[in-house]
Amino acid sequence: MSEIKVRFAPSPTGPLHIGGARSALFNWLYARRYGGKFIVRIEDTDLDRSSRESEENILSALRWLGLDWDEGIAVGGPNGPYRQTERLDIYDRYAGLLLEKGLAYRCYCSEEELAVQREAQLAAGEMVRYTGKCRDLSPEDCERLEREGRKPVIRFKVPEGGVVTIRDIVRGEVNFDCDGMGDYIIVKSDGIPTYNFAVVVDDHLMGITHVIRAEEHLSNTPRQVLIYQSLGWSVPEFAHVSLILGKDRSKMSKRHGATSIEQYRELGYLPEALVNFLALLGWSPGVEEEIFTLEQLSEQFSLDRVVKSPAVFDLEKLNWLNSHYIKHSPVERIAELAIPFLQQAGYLPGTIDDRVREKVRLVMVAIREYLEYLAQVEQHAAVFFRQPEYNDPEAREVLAREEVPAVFRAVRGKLEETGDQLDEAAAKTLLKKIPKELGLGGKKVYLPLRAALTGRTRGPELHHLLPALGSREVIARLDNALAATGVN
RNA sequence: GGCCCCAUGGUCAAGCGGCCUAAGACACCGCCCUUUCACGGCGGUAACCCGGGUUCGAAUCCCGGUGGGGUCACCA
Repeated sequence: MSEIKVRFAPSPTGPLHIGGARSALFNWLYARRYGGKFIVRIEDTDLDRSSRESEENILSALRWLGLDWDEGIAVGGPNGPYRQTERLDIYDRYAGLLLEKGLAYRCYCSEEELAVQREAQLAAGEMVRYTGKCRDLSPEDCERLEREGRKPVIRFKVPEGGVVTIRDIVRGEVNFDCDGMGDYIIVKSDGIPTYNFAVVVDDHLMGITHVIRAEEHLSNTPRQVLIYQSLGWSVPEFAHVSLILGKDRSKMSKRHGATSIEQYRELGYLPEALVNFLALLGWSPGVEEEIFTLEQLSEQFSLDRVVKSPAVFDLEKLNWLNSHYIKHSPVERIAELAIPFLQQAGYLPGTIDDRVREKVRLVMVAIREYLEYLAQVEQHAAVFFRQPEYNDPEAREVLAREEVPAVFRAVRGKLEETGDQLDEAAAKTLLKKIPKELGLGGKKVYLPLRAALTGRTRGPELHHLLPALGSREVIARLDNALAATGVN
């Protein structure tokens, strides 16, 4: 069998959608798994809605996810150009061919006329489709209509009484009656091809062997197959993957919350978490393991383990995966990623030096286990950058205990000995010594200490808290806490 | 409404005729760890849409129903 070639062909009408990202991922994985090629092509034939900005956004989202492509937009290749609006002459050629062979014809019906007709069909309970009014127009008719100033579209002549059978890798055999289709438009009146036509020409010319895409395209597939056949081209393999649904089980849309890769990126989700999550939505590895890198996925992915039924997007599971990756990545990386969020929260200056970077690292050591996504640092890191308020009743109660001043004096003494060498190990030994030396239970030492440092009775480990705050700040907070609770 | 797809716990899903008194994960609950919370470990609650067939035997195959979804554009 010849080399596998797949593609992701987004239309640049908005940011990369979760569903689009999964399609891209599946294609990429399939190519990598079987040593094939992955192409990215831009389907921008909708002139009104397409934009270069969206195109850029989509490409950068793909790169961010780690999905690179062997051929296509921005990287070039032997089958370019890879933007459909730059291939108009190619579509013209094949539309002309179809016209010549009598497999397509010009239609002069106006959009208004068509709308009226559609209404009538709907009202009569009939199938909504083009009636074929212009099918047998004579050249003279055409000339007359053009003189009236009408701009024709080109319609594909759907064979009557035919059946198109699609062999879909995930769905099996699916049949469609041609009679339900109506002659569909392949070239719009402005000369731009429609999706159903351009996609076929491009997929064929680019040598695509497998079309892996979302299920919403399934009902378009017979129209495309008809075009392959009429042009004498071989039909690629199809694999229609079920849709990703929102919580209410309808197609994912903005009202379901964040739907673009960009949004998740901005909230501080890691690309590997998104990739891992998306891979598991609609595909199953068949083993109990759930954590996979892109690389591992590309070794295991196969279309025969793609699930047929639609999948509900489960944010809870994404959060779990993301928190997993936050906890298991090198903390330096997490700290680096957290910086913009900390800046946005107003905790950090615009420019970061090594001292700040180290502080952030210590903060992230302390709090990363609390995070589902990085934007949550705003609440969890506050204690490291803002003075505690000491208005929590529980904390106040703890700080008011009689042994507290003595405990703090002891801590202070130890800190002055330790000075700048307050790393995690030093903090641990220091913390261990205090109760012993004072002859107090741990609870009487640690709870007030925590309350003084954070203004609360719960939070990160003390041995993480101490290094992240630093000796000076710890001492200052000890004093502040006593002053604030009026015990001093 | 026509056409098409789908149907295992709340969610993702394993299962492809006997191994199922149905895996695993998320979420939830409980216990343990921890002189905090969380993390982590252990355990628990919870599912084969309904009705007919086929078969010695069906979550698995077939038919019907029901439910959900997609699609019916000069959008992709």
